[in-house]
Amino acid sequence: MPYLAKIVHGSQLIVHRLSMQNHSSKNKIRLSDNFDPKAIESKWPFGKAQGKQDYDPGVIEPKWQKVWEEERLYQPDIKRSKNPFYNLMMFPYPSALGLHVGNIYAFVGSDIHGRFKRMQGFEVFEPIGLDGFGIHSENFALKVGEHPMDLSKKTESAIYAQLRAIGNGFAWFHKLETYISDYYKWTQWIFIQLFKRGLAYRAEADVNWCPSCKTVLADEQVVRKSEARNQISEKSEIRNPKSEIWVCERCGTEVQKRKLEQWFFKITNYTDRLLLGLEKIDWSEKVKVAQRNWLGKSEGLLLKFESDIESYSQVEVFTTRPDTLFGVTFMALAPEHPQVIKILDKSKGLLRLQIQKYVTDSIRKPESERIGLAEAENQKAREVVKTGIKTSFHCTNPVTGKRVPIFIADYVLMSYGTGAVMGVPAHDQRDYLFARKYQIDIVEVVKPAGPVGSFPPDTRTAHQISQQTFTDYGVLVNSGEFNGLNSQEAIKAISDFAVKKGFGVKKVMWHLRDWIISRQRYWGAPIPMIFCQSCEKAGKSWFTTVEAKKQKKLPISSHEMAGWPASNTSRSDAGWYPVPESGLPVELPYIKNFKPTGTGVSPLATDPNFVKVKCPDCGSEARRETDVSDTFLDSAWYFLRYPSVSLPENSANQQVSRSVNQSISKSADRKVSKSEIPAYRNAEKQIHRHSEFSENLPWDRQITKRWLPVDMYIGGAEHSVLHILYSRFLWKVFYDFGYFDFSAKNPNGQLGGPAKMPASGWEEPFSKFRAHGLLISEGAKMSKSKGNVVLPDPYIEKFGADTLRTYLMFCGRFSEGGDFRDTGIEGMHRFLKRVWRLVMSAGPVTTFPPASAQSSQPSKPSQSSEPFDLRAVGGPSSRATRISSGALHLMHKTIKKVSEDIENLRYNTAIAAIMEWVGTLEKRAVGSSELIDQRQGRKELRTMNYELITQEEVRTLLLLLAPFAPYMTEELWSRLAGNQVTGASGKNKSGKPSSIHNTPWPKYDPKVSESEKIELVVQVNGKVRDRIIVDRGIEKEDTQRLVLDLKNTQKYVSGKKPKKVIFVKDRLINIVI
RNA sequence: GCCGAAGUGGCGGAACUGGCAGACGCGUAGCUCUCAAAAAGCUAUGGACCUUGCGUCCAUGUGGGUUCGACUCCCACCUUCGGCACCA
Repeated sequence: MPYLAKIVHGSQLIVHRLSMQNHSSKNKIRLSDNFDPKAIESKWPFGKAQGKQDYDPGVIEPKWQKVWEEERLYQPDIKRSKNPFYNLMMFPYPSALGLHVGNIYAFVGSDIHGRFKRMQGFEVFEPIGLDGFGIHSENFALKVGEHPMDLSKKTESAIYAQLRAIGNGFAWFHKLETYISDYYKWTQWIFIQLFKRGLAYRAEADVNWCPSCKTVLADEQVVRKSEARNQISEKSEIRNPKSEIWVCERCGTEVQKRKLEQWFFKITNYTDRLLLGLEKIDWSEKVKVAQRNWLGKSEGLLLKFESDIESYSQVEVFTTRPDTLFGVTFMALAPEHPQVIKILDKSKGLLRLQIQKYVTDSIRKPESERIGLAEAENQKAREVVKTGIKTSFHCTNPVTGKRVPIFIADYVLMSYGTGAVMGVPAHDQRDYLFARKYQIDIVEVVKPAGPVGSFPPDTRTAHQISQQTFTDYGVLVNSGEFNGLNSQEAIKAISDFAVKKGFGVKKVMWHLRDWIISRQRYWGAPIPMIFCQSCEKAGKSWFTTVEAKKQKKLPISSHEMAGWPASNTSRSDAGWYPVPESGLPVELPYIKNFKPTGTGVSPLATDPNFVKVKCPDCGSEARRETDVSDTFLDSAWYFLRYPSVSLPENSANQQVSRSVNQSISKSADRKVSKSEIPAYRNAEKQIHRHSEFSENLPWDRQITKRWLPVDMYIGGAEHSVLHILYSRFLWKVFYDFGYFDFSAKNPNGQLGGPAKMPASGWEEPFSKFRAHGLLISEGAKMSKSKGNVVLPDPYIEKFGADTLRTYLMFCGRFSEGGDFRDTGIEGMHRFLKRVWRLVMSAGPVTTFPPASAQSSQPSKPSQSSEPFDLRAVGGPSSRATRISSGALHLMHKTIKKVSEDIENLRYNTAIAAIMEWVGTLEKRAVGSSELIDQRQGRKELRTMNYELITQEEVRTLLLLLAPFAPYMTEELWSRLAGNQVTGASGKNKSGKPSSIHNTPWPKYDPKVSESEKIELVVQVNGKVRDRIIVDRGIEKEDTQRLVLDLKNTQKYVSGKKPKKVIFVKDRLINIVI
């Protein structure tokens, strides 16, 4: 028996029984605020069969979670996928017991894109894992007073439970945690491969040292004092952000530098390729810029200045401004400069003592003091004071032949360039300040360009003028034969001259330094190296072994000057051996007192069982390296591992994996018990067997070829330099080592099926990267100290994950972030409830022509605007299946908008478009319903006239909404389909159950998505005076004729002849008088 | 200091390649339903003005400019947020 169930707004609900028999008042629900779904259920034709009618995320979300996991809905066929799409989101690092909404925001944004791609027919691989090793997690453990190994189990289950609840389409079988030895075994393996090829080396370097905590700090643990200061005092008279003092994140003590032996990765061998690669990839522009800056390529000239320190000795300097060479009036050496020792040797008496004192003092000084911020002469012009000491030696300016004094000055950094600077006080701010202090000559050699007298339009800022330095390019003066050239020409000419005369070489300098890999901490992957003292004495190392001699030599590009002068890092390989690969993993021992030792040595050194080992070469007593590797190494290759984490082949009689077990027990609250997730059994055991690939690699070549490079990588902009740069570096290393099978020759990958051919080529791991914005809370960045960290759990509890997801995406443009507010999320919940009601009412009924609808009297015009008049839409019989052209247009327009917006990660406007469309659908559903007065002023709603929502519209609506609200749309979809999605029957082409989430994304017809009629703007002299509705595509002449008749337009034109008429097709006409 | 992004109602934010500023949502006000409240719905909502209209004027950080027309492009400045920084 056909029923018409019709929802009007909110709880004002009417059920019509379409059959004329039994048409009694019983079947009408009186319009009442006391809407009780239970009371209505008996009258609801679908209610009994399919459960409760109102939207209850607390029930449907756990239900679908379970179904999706059982059905492996989000598990692509990793080995045979024909149309792979690798949708990657940066995995989280646990630094709290759970994730906050800011993290959730990022994951949801990535998931929506993945779901969209899946519906577009791609087999989407969306893996998840935990970056659980490292400083953040260790600090969290220190803070809560638990051992990181124990704590990691808790955070793991908590985070996985959250990530499950949020409704993302993760391929859970591929999850990985960096602190599980099955993973870090390979992290160690990677270290060894780099060592064997000379890309990992040991050298002395400066590290951050906190004298209060007595520990070495990683760079990330060192923060600017200004950050700490904000909390101390709100008085912001200290407005100069330049007064940067670096302090310990935890105790606020100023950090010092200490020299310690460290392990390095020779990333500087790859500077050129890292820079060039940026050209090809589709990344957020700001991330590319950040990487370029970090690489910091600068081209210049390496110059030799003759010096009288010793006979025939020279001082090398690097400059990007050879055009200022004639203005050199002094030479400044860093206190650590190798020649300083000779200067000391040759100096005498008091001067010698003074130099010695200066050098030792400045080397010992903490960074900030060395940078030396002085009190301002006036409040605004604070400046850095330069200190230095004059020596008795001189250099000769190679072009002027003048002798200039050599200074030792600590504003010169040993870590950049050659550790020596040619002083050009007239054209360098620092040199100027130094020269002024030590009464050094200032010789101007560059003048601002432009005709004399036509100034001020020179490019100097007021500040520069007041400091009497001109640092921009200009025209040369006082420069001999080069006078009159502009700076660009002079740079070239003087460089050529220097090269020709033999005192200069063109050089490229980089900002990028080698990557310090070692950390003197506990919670990380032990560096798999062994040191043997007797081998060291014998001058032996792995490089003297037979194995080493067989090692293929890598074509290593030479970057001798790559920002890393050898003088600062003397490599010391002697005595070092990698742990034999059969000995991997080097398990991280459980050390009770894992706190940083304060001696600059990792806590691992306190475990003799760990340290003591036999030398793999000579067999004598040796010791293990006790440093652990930087977390960035763990995360630099995880995306390569994901696809190759194997699937369990069968799920029977195995133990449930530890971590899955935990997350399930956590999620038991949400009505999913572990017995209900057979698919998760055995995950860990299988992972353990994982990739004993025929060849000893952390990944399967064929799988890797199929899935990589990553198609879409989404993550925070804060990782846009280090993490992504390191990943790119390692990728290139693996590529060079021959660990991939990508090949231009064999793009179709006969061995492993279709390899993807990314536009960016094979040498980049992430074809596309987009940085998401920052979600703030109540107008401020979420931080524990501000106490405005928002957790997702209460919101999921209250409104469901769908509401939270959709709301988060509605907060603002995904790339820009947004502001999370409580009141906003309620609005989104309202919206989803409206959709629910609309679909529940409109959906099932549309297959039945509403026989009674036409029998109602024609309506009076309703007070609400009615966009589509029923009378214009053909006969009643056509209503159920046919859609009016206006409605069709709106649908296609919405599909177009939503499709384009999701593609471009503009989720906020996609949601807005859906909302708009839902609004019009609702109005149509209401039609000209009106309230009819009955006795005693009681009112009853009777539906008089309306246009039904077609099945196609309902389908489309659900499909468009599916990426945002996956649970709700799945539930409604299954109800509409009248079958359980999980039914064995319903499998789609890819063999997945016919869930809404692998139903094809709706298509739009570009013609239909444009309306036939458009509103054209009528302007007179550029001001809007009228609007007119015309046919799309109307021509200028016709428009003009129409427009001149308009009343308001006439008022302004008033018969005058237009000077000019501007016509923009389908947009506006502008009459200029 | 350098690099990057941004500045729009009471609030979050829309606005394509220069073409209707304020979509969508929140909030607020009035109304409907109710004994009442909640929920839900309807209407209005940048400011000013009057002659209340298919009305006019002013409005997108500030000041200029280009243009028939500027949130959008150009110049200068102010502010905020990210990143880098004695990088020679």
